[in-house]
Amino acid sequence: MERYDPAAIEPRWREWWEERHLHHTDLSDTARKCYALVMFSYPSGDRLHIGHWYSYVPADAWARMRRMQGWNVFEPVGFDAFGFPAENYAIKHNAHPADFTEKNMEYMRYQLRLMGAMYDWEREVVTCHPDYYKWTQWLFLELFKAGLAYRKNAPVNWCPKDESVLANEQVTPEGRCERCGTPVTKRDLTQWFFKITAYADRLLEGLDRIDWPEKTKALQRNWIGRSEGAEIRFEVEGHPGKEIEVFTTRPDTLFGATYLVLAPEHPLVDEITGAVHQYEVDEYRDRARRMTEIERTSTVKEKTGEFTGAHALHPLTGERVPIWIADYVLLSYGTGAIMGVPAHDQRDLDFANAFGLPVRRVIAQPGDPPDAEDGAVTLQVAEDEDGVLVNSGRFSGMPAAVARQEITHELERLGKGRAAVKTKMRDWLISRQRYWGAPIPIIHCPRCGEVPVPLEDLPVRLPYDVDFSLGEGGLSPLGRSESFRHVRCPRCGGHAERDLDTMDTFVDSSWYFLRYLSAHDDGRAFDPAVVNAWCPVDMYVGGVDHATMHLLYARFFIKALFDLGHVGFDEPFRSLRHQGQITRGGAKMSKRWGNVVAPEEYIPRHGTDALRLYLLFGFTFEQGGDWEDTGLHGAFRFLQRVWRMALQSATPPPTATPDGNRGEARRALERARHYAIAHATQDFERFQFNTAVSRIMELVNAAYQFAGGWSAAAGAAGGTADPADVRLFRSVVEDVIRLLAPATPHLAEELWHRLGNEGSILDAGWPVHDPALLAEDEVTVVIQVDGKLRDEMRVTRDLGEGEVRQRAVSHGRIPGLLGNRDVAQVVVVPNRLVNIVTRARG
RNA sequence: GCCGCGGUGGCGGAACUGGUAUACGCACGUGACUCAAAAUCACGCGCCCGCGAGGGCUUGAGGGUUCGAAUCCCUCCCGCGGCACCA
Repeated sequence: MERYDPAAIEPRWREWWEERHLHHTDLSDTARKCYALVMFSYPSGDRLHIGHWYSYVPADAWARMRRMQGWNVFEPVGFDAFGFPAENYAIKHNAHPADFTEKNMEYMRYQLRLMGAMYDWEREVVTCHPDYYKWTQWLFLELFKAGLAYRKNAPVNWCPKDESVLANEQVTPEGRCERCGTPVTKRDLTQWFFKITAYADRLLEGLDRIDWPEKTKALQRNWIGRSEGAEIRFEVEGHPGKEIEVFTTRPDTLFGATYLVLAPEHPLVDEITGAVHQYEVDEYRDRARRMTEIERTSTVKEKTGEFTGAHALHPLTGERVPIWIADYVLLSYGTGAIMGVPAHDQRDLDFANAFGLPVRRVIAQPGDPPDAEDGAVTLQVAEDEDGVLVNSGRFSGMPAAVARQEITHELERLGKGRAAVKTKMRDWLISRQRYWGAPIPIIHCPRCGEVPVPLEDLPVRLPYDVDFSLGEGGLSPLGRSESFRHVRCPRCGGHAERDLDTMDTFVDSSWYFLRYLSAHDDGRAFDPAVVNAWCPVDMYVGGVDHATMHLLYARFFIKALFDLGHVGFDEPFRSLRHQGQITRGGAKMSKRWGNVVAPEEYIPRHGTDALRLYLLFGFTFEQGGDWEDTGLHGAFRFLQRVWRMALQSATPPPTATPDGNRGEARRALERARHYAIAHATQDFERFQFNTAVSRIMELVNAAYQFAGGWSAAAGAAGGTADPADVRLFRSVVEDVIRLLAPATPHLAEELWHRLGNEGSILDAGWPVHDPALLAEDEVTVVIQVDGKLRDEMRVTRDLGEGEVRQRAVSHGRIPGLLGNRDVAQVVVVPNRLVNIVTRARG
């Protein structure tokens, strides 16, 4: 029999598909549309490895199943070609990013084709091409005109060794530069921001409407970090009209505030600091400024601080409270000032204990002994749970939750505060002082200010011939190009300068899934009619590492475009799935460790299909795991088995005598077939590819067993076979091939044609199971209660003992056979009898 | 510290809504075929005791609910990921 030789058949089918434009989607047919999207790759110099395949292959398998089910599937692909990785690679290798990006994409296209995915290459999108970034720039201007893009001076991450600003995402969780490991400091620069904070509430609310992993939603909620509370104003003693505004989530503890703390950089510090304290305060502020992020935010650090000499007046009691500065208060959150409530906040307690400030309990638990008259207590552990107010004037006795409202109302009445909501999330800083990105389409005119580049002048092209090396202290490389820099103001015609920064690469990737749908439209970013018909994306597959970056930004972008009337939906991705990570030798794959699994190495011998099958079968999709060559061999062996089985069914022995003993065998195979179809389908839909494949393997095993019996029977009958056996075997083989088609498209296509079928297997339809057949094989089970025959029920023959037991008990309850007695014990004789032993209730 | 996810054979991993724990595969063992090997096919394979029939134990640990728990509840331990002085 001819051997299974993937190298001989796979390239042929890929050509066949391409010649027929089989994967080119007709976007005008939207009746059963299905938009299947994967996160596109960076052509940053590294080739695609098995980790990339691990997200692309399952996404493609899912899309293929959908296509076979009759959906009009759109599965595009492209490249996220701008960004730091490519630029850094270019600097290191003394190459131009525009040149080697093209070369890398060329190789990656070859790799992606090798995978045999259903990509619609005719709609490829490359973010660094002017016909793409022209529209990125247009979208920037739309946000600018809507007031959602603005410029302000802000502290940004700065790496002293690289003399360069860094994106937030290029700072490690330890606060170090991702590339050189140097601790990152802050630097003030004027930057462009997108007003993502204006969408905080809607970004939270939208999470309830989308089919995303709970983990990812939790990450976004956590990142947005919404807290409700109150802003409270304290008058500064001796400075009439000067007030310090603090933010707290616990206005109910207001009577326990025994001091205030300002962030060291707080603008009021200079104005209120007393002369006697000026030297120490300045000293402290200098120290705080010089500290790195790591030191500053270390939670193990002892509390430090400095008294300003000033006092504030408690808004409700008029009591004098000292004003301190301390670096545990951050200027960037809330109002940059807090009220210290040491009894009910651990950080405040640590601070109070370090500096001998009073601790006053204002929340008590029922049963607590009464405190001293003014609530003074000595604590090591703050009491931060809710309780009942004490030592709080007329609010004493109120539950904390009620007091939060009441005290806030009282402050509002007095004009001393109001309810407020704060988020941890900051506005999205999109300027980059780097070369390899989309230029920001703004012209700075000495007379007219920030002037948008007119649409007819877009794109603002990135000049090729620019020195983009680092080393000038964070000055934008585009500033070195005189011809780029100098420009006439579109408004007044006078001399003006272009904005010299480029956009964060995450701006490019916030809308690429819209451009796929209008990839060649020169007149607009996208066609709203097409986009509204095809979006939101039905299934989005990619790494969880983008949870609080790309996935948040894209959601913001779509909400903004919705508000501006450009799109008719406000969530971009209806369903989202994350792949796990494939490791090798227990370690993350990296060139440095030399443990990268390159698909090209395995394909000549085992084929793309075996590789695809192994990735689907060998791991739990969201979990990933360690690569093992033996697993790939196993997948390959299974495909050989399928191959032999299919060829055998294509050349059956002569049929003659019907064999009366084969009925039960056929029934069993028929049940196995419908069981496999039902479960494989459901598992594919749920991204449970490993179990989907195992169901198919079971069916193959059952078919083999069946064929074994048939061969023996044929032998006994003198070399002929029962025609019903031959027909059934053949049709089961066809179902196996169809079920395997999402996983192993080339093999499926080959076998499909060898069995004499025309056209692509993609159009062959997806097998459908017959629930009646699975349920038909029923037996009667007798139900006894305390040994007396009471009823009967019908169950399927293959039901397990436990299931029979459960059904008997619920069956007994529903007609009230058990009266008001409890079940004490259930004895089951499988498929025959169930005896329920009861006992008096209670 | 907080949030999320996880802990099941030698290994990857199954188990729907609480109902035969260990599906499917890998590795391993035995046998068939072969001069031999590979490949293939058949059978076995959680752990412990037992020649055997058989018995006992088992889903990180300990408790609880239930006729019945890998699954639900409580208290811990360990691993991974995220956030982290966010008031």
